[in-house]
Amino acid sequence: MKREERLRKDYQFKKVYKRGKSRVADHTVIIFRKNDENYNRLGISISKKVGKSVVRHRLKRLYSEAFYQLKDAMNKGYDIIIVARKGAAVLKFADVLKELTGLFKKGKILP
RNA sequence: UGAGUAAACCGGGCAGUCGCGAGGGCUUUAUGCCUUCGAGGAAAGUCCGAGCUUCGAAGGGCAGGGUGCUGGGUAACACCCAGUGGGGGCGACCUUAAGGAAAGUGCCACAGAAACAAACCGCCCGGCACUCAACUGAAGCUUUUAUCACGAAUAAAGGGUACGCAGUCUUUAAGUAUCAUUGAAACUUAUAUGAUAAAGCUUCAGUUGAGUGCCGGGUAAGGAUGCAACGGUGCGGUAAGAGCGCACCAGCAGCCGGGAGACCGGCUGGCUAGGUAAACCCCACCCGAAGCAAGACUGAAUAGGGGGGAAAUGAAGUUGCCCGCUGAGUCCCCCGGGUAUGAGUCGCUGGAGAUAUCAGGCAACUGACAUCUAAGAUAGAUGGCUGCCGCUCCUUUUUGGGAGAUACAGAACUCGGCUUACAGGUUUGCUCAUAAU
RNA sequence: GGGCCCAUAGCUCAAUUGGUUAGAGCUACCGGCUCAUAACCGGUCGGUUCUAGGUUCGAGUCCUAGUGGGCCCA
Repeated sequence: MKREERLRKDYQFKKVYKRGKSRVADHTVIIFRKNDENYNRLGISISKKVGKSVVRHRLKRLYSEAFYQLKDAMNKGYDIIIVARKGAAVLKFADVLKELTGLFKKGKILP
């Protein structure tokens, strides 16, 4: 994933949080908002309540990989933040992929 | 073979495919392609020690903090190695905050006579007073006994007796009392006085012993307690006791010998000094402070202005305080004006570096030489899927099936340590027990 | 990354320089009062003092290591 396809600054996150729409699943929340670009940008937020360092890093990689696999099918022009909820430590990659697919369909990002 | 002890190490492997970060190269400079590398023994906790950086100095003192057996290693350390003492284990071995309590202060609850300084109870000696007991002597008394003397009060006869005798026996008479018509039976004694002896009692004196109280002295053996009681046990010794003397043990001081030292061994001496310093403290040594969000650079910006006040009799800074140092680019208020993507680059990985050999050293470690270069992100890379094997668990149809992010855990300036977490496995040295040869 | 603080009953807090059985208020439960509820009155229960080890005769308190929570910085 290129550096431009990630949300990197605090003001970018704040914009999405303030104006974005959200969809919720059992272990994951997404918040998304239209941007002015012709590509999607991703931010991932995992709080310390989810687990320790190893758990959080692993979850982030799983989300990132799942987003990569879904990327080509998605509508373009969105800033998306993925937030892990408390029980997310038990997830495997297949579960993550399933959950994200469902969420994106709910948000009409995925046709 | 079993049990144990110490140390070192591994901590999934191979292959394919899709991705991620960094370096290098090629290219149409937009991207793309090729190639190399890419988490740990603890990366963790942040408990110590350093490097490095900054602080108009980092100078002195106080305060504060740390370390604490000895010698070595190291850049340094609270780490490591080798030893000493104490404790544990049959042993290999393990463990130990281990300076000073004869510099001072504090504390030692409850209990206990008493918690370190003597006293109390007790034991012993002496004096005084009182009480009791025994013995001796003197005086007095008599409720008692024996003997003698005296001796009132009925006779006779006989037996008996050496002779007598009222009092030893028989008979008769008389008297008294009871019952009573006669009569019968029974009794006939005792006391006082004097002497001697014995015994007892009272008083006084003396001696001895015991007890009580008071006073003076000796002693610290014993005193139910307590974690702990002016060294422990035993024998002698003493008025009672006591290191007062002796033996053994523990401790102290001095001397001699060994060792680099902690310390060890021996001899001699005088006999004693409770515990607690992870209580204050004393002694020796060490420590300037803050930390890569340090800090430097580029770009942009807080601007640049005006007025008033404080201040060279010292603003502000400098470690908590004082001294000392620097010395105006200081502080406060008002007016008006301006600004918002808190960015990027460096620090940032070649370093007290890794591996092997040789040499020195018991070892930690050090030196020489050779080879190698081994993550560097910044919303933060190291991941997903598939196949085979290995491991663990479950199931059981046992050449099977299923589950498992496969233990603990994820670099953030870098090193040296410590501590904590860790499925399972490998290797080596040593000890003990048993068996066989 | 770095610096610092806290932990005692279900909750909020005490506990002198280490001392004998860790207290108080609220809560909960039981009883009383009331036609009933609240308020009020009386009583009872409730603690491995975050965990482990050590110093000490004795630890909530002192020391060491860990666990959990919270705060600060440009």
